Amino acid sequence: MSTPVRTRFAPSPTGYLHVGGIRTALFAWLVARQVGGQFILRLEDTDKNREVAGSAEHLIASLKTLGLEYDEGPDTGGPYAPYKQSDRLDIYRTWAQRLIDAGRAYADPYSPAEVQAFREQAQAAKKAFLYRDHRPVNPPAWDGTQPLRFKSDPKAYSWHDAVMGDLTTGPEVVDDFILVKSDGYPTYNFAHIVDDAEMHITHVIRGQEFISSMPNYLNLYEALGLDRPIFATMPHIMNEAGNKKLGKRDGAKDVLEYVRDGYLPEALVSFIATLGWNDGTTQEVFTAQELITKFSLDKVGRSGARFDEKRLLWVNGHFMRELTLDELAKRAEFFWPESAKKAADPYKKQVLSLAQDRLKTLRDLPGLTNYFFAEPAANPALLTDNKQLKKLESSEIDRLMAAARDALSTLKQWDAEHIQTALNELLEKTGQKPGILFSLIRIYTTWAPFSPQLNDTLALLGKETTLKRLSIYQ
RNA sequence: GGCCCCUUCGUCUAGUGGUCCAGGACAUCAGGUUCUCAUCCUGAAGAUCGCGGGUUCGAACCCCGCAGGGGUCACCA
Repeated sequence: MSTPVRTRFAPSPTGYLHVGGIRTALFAWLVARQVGGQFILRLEDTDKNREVAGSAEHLIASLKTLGLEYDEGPDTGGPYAPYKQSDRLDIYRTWAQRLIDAGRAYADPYSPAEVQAFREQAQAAKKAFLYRDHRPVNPPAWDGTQPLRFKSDPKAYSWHDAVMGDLTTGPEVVDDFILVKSDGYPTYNFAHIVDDAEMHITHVIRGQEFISSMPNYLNLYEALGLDRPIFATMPHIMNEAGNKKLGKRDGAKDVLEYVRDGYLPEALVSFIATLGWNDGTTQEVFTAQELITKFSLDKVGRSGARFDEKRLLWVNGHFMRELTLDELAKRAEFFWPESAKKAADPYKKQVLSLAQDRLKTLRDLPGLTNYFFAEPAANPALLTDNKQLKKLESSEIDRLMAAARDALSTLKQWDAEHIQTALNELLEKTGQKPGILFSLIRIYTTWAPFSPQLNDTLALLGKETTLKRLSIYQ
């Protein structure tokens, strides 16, 4: 029996989740889901200075909104609870003691200022700072008020990364890093290894920024007598300019903000997945289900990908068009214009069926549909900016509008098909080009720069409204 | 500066020695779908595969060097 796959997403509650974080979570989720394994959420809240109130809840909301449900986590519990590091301090202390007993950890006797001086020395010598160059010969017993450091055993390493391939480093990068801070909290470097072991995590999927710490982790796995999990290192997602990893400081948006801006979660998921991954075919968009069956870590690229909102917009439009009308109606609920508040659901659904192809995001809804719910304000610029219409005499406009009213008012059956017939007859009767006649009617009934097909628009507007709007003009 | 990683159209990418004078998608432009906008369809333009050496009958693909970019060198994760 092979060990069940268990992956985790382990953010620290220091703010919201942006696309970079979500992608790591998504890939970990996919790796677990595709083999029926477990996906775990673990909160790495060991730095109380950086902690932001409410961000744990925000993180959880983000995962849930995107459909990345986890099997074990701080709010759901599980066999290895608690899933919040600040509640696991005893566990780290136990593991730290093992290291001390084995002579692989010692108290750091230096003050922060002294360590800083060492660091500056190294910097001045244009060398990388290595604490172990200053390793104390007779460190004091650890009383919990000093940092506890790992006594490293520097050596060269080579290891396999499911994404990056075979990686190697020399002994010069292994150092005596801090295991437990003077405030009693463990560092990430220590805590994540302990927790991954305790929680039987099989795949460690994380961002590229950790790759340089790998030799230290490898050294610690050995000191602790632990088997290495499978490592998968994700390249960074770069900002739009392509010169930096995407980060909150450079305006990386909260994923939930995209949802608020009218993006569909499934579009976000597909877009984020294909930022650095594809299945080797020409398929461009994927449902979550397709991702679960097709995803594989070895098809993840090694170079950073830029975040291109234009492409996201297209992916979103694609998923919007795929939605059934009922589903679209559900998603649109909070995006209707004020004027639609009192409209009946069946009517709104009909509006949606006309608007669906034109929606890039749900946010476009008000601008595209307002005139179906409220009397539009006349916008003469629509006439004067139009090359053909601005040349028309007002008497000609009067004539055409009167003819349109006559033709439409006598219509017995008010539906798109009959309206189209009437419109075609009107074309013949008035001898006008559709470019002029139809445009005119469209503008007087909607006062919008664009709208769905004229006959569909009028059909939905209704006979009474159509005739009323055709009567009110200058 | 040391160490590590990366480098194919503007962007996301396919591509693992010959079928690649490099394929798809987004974006752009042009045309079509009896009015607008969008959808949809068709087409155009767009990459000396970072540069320089090698290996080979043959290289985007293998090797070496260089350059550029990114990451890291915290009592942050």
